[in-house]
Amino acid sequence: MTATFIARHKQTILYGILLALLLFLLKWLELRLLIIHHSFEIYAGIIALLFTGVGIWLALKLSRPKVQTMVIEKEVYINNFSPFTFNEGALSQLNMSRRELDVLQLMANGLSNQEIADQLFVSLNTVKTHSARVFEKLEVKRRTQAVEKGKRMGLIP
Amino acid sequence: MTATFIARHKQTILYGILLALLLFLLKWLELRLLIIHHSFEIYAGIIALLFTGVGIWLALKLSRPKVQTMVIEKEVYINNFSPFTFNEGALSQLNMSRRELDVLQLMANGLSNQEIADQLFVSLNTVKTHSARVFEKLEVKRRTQAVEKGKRMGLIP
DNA sequence: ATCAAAATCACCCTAAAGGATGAGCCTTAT
DNA sequence: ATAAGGCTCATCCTTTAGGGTGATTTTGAT
Repeated sequence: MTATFIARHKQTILYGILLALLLFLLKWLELRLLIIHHSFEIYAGIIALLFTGVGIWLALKLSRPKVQTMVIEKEVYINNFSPFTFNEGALSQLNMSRRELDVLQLMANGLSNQEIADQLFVSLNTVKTHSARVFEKLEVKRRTQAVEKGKRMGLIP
Repeated sequence: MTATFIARHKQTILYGILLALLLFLLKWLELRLLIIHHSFEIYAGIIALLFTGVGIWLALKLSRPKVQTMVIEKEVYINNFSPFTFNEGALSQLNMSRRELDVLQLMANGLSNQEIADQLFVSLNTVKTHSARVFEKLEVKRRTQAVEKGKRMGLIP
């Protein structure tokens, strides 16, 4: 419990310690160099400036940047003349799992969900779940589109 | 409103509290060990706190929201070079009519029967009739199989 | 050891696809 | 003109596909 707290707020604690050190430094400077000849206002000003800076730095550090995604379409030409070269990149980019790919493959062979289920030794519902994920990931609505896109992308022969 | 603010600036607030605690610690040490003039340190601490806050406020108010543009390259797969040679023989041998071929073609593009109907300016029922004939002639049971076989036979690209 | 993803299955419901059959309307060849 | 084939549309019905949600178990990685 305590350990996890420390781990989670490690940065915050570090900041605190750093600040303490800064204060010590200030104290040291005060004693060593600028021996209290100067007026209180000057110290106050220095401290104010310093810690305003610290505050700004903190805010910039801690404020999380708004992430704005910009999608750029990049055309990739695929020669489907070849004896099918599997597109590893596309697969990992789409985050397609092994099983989903299996289902897509059998879909492309024209099997019904029930037939796919029988072939993979799973239930019809499972196949439906997989196919739904495939459609999501390929951003399509129907199995025919999934097959078409899958072939274009080199996921299936 | 207040809750979200707290949630959003949780770290900052935590830092503030920690800082205060550290200052108290400092003060305590000072009183215990090097009992010197208090007034200045207290003021310094207060000023430090205050202006740290000011700095944070300044940074948050004045700095434009950090926008981190994340460029995502979305690959669009395009099937370039496909030397599709139409198989006249197969078409006549199968006795496929013009309209049936149209339907098969649109099927292969992943359209639903309704979409095909809209595109060909005919009714849904008509498309169903055509597709049924296509299935008969290609000796298949499903549209996915029809598309697969149609492509293999060179009826569609 | 623990946490996240993947895989599995279920239930409910709607939409789409497919089968069977009949029928009216064109165009074309006989 | 008439028969034939193609195109169109309809109705009724069954099967399959797909969407949404939730739950459990396996597996993999840290």
